[in-house]
Amino acid sequence: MNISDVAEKSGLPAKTIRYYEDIGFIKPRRLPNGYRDFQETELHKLAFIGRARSLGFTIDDCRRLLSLYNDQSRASADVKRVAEYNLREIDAKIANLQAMRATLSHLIDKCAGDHRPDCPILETLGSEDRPHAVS
Amino acid sequence: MNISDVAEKSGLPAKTIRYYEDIGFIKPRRLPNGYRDFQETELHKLAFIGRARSLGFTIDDCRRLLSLYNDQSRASADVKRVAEYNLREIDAKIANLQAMRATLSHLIDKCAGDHRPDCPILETLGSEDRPHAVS
DNA sequence: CTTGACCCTCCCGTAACTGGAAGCCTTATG
DNA sequence: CATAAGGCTTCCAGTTACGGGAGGGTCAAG
Repeated sequence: MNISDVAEKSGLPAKTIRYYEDIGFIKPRRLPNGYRDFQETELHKLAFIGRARSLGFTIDDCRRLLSLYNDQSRASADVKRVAEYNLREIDAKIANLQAMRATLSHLIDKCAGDHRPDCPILETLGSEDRPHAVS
Repeated sequence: MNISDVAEKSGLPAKTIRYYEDIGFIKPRRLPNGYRDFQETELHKLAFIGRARSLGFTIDDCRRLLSLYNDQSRASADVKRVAEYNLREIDAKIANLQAMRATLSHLIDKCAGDHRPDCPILETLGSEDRPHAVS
């Protein structure tokens, strides 16, 4: 399989696939002309990584998940731990964004949004005390 | 004012202040010994940027906001537009994270999390169809 | 005079790619 | 057979918004 076939089947851009080779996720064979020659297992791995990335796992998470995936003796608890850690990270990000959102929408509500120059948004940003502390 | 004073008063690390000079936000005077010598207006600007950053505005947003802040003729609607754009961005990020969260917590619920090797999380990641498309 | 706390610049590294340049290789068409 | 289009290769640079650290000058106190 050429790289463009794998790109299409895995849903990852060719550039990304080459990058994943660079960082050691896959080691495709080479044809005499230098082209990469992918096998099914590599396609499978790439699709796996793509799905995990779309769920917010980092590249390092993927590395861990892949090694767990390949380890027949691992317990499901190991995988669950990684996933739960990821869930907590996601929750923290959501909470942070919601705090930002609250402050910002409050400011927007107070702003007339007309042709006049006075604007509570800039006044708040310019004032001495921070609007809301966002950790 | 030395950089450490400004760092303390603005809440920004000295490194960040130097960086903000690099990208042209401020141009502090220099003392004969080469030290930066900050004035009140620069401290004010830095604090402004710090507050805007903590609300999720990008550096480019800050550039726009600062020029609006300094523009006596601008209408509050101009500022509101930038803020509203930012709010929509935040909403999109939240929606995205919540979609991830839903899929992931669903997978975690289905996982026994014990010593057995079979794990629905990995099975889903390894299967042909993506768990949930996350744009 | 020495010590320790500041300050300076410069360069590298981050995460996870993306874009582009320069140059082979392959395939299709005239 | 020549050529043009497109695919493949490598490598380099840029993205965001800084943070770490090296190497070296400066300042204030004891």
